[in-house]
Amino acid sequence: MKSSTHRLGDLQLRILQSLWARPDASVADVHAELKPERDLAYTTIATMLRKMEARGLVTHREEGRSFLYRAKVAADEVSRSVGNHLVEKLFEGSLAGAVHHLLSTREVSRAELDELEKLIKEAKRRTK
Amino acid sequence: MKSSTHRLGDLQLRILQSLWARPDASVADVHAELKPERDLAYTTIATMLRKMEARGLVTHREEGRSFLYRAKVAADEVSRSVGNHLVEKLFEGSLAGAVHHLLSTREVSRAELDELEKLIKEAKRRTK
DNA sequence: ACAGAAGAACGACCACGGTAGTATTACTTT
DNA sequence: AAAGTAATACTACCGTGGTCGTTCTTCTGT
Repeated sequence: MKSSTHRLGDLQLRILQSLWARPDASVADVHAELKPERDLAYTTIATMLRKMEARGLVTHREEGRSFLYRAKVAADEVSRSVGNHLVEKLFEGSLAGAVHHLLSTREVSRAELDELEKLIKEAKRRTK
Repeated sequence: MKSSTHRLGDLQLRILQSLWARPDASVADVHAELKPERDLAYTTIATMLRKMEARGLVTHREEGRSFLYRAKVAADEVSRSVGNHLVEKLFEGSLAGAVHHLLSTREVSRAELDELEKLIKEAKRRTK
């Protein structure tokens, strides 16, 4: 059911993140959470959620007179889809190329480097 | 002037890649190169290039009766922009999180792992 | 000289992300 | 009962990626 989960807008992604953090969320919940960062109208969130439901990204159930939305796509499903799409389209499938670029253009802390090294070692052990 | 180079459509990115591979390219050149993978009309490429020029992604100069287009944004500039945007939006800025996801969901060859390890070591030496 | 090819210009559409105002409905408070 | 409040539904609008068809111009081969 991929429903083409790569290519999500920033707002859609942000809303999904908000939904992933809880079992259920009303429009008001999401709106309240996003309020500080993006001062959007209540109806903007509501409309977006409706559109996202039409695309199969979320579902809702009725609870009294309000809707409780729930993400229908998993966080790692989206991460994988978007990540793979990026590596594929931008680095011709070369993961090393992608990581290389990320390393060379971002500030990476010592701790992060250590963690990365551990990840590589682990992956190696698994493929051994 | 970054001109917000993240968020590029697939076709735009593909066209840019075609332009990066040569100093100059006519519409016909790009169209011919993309023909096998995406069978688009000549005018589609031409229109897209014109739109991309309006957005500052490419430039053109006249050569006889045809236009020769040239990418105005560098490949690594786009990679960096898109990559950073991804890590930021999808992994809350955690590079390790991003790489972890890529590692765990893609087939990664031994050779690639070796290369990654080398990259990490090099980065460490640089931050030392 | 004329027909045809090549190429740019323009306009038209559709899909969709994002944004929001207005209308409607239903529930609560005084 | 009237007024206020909270929630969804509907419609509309803009920007932009993507896709072409049509028209206009200009060069070229016979």
